[in-house]
Amino acid sequence: MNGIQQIEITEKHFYPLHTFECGQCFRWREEGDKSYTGVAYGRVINARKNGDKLIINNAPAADYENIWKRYFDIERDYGKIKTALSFDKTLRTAMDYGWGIRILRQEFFECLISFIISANNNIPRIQGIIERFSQKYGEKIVYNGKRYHAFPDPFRLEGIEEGDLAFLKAGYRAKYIANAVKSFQKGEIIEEEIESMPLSLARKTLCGVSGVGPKVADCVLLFSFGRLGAFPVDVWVKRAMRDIYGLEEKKAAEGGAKLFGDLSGIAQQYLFYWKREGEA
DNA sequence: TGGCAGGGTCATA
DNA sequence: TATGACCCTGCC
Repeated sequence: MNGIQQIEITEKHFYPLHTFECGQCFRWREEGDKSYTGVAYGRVINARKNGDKLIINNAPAADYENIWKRYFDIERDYGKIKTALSFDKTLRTAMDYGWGIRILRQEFFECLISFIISANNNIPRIQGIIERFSQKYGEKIVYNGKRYHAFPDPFRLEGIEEGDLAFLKAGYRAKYIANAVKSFQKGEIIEEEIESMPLSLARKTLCGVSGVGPKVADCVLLFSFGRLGAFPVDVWVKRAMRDIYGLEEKKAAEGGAKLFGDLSGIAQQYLFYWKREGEA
């Protein structure tokens, strides 16, 4: 834990602020020097940008190969994606604004629980609930003299009931969390199965979990499974689709798929970030 | 200080 | 298919 192990890669289409604050993840914090420290896959790393170089601190080469390359979606060509999406004028503006967004490949369980918590909630509170959950049940990790906690492993949450989660102050979502944990433990939702399903079936399967509706399901499919065809429709995207494309609420999901096809998820993320940051 | 909105979902009708 | 209710907190 000396912080010396460091990976440097050249990647133009990445900027920590955009990637970590576009709303896809909840466990990255800015350090005051534009670098971000975050917890994922039971590890703590720091990511920063220096010119075209992405520098990942506390990452042995093996971790980079096994975890971070996939986590940061390094092998996907974002330049190509942007070109493919640049037929849309508004999206061009949104992409210029959030040029450094990458869609992270987050752990399935963490992603599912996090977005269950996100329902009808605000970001500071979502982050607080996730931190309390991790502090209580996740493994402790020390990095640069500071204490962090991994997101809990579902199989180490044996016998968790709704009543045990009152300390989270998650409100009515506590029962959804407890239920989702049980679904994992019982093998009712299996990552590898969802991975191999067509998008619509994967969506339907996830919606079978209590507390998971179409929006949360699409967030999980996009931010954990990397399904770029998933198009999470939340209040911001509804506003964007209404204001930019004149679509009524009910038509937002269909409209997104029609406009952006297999890339609608990533288009959504540029639009969401741009719209939510108030530039629209 | 009060009142409302907040990255939806579920239960009813 | 369309309305409310819903835990709790941040923010104005």
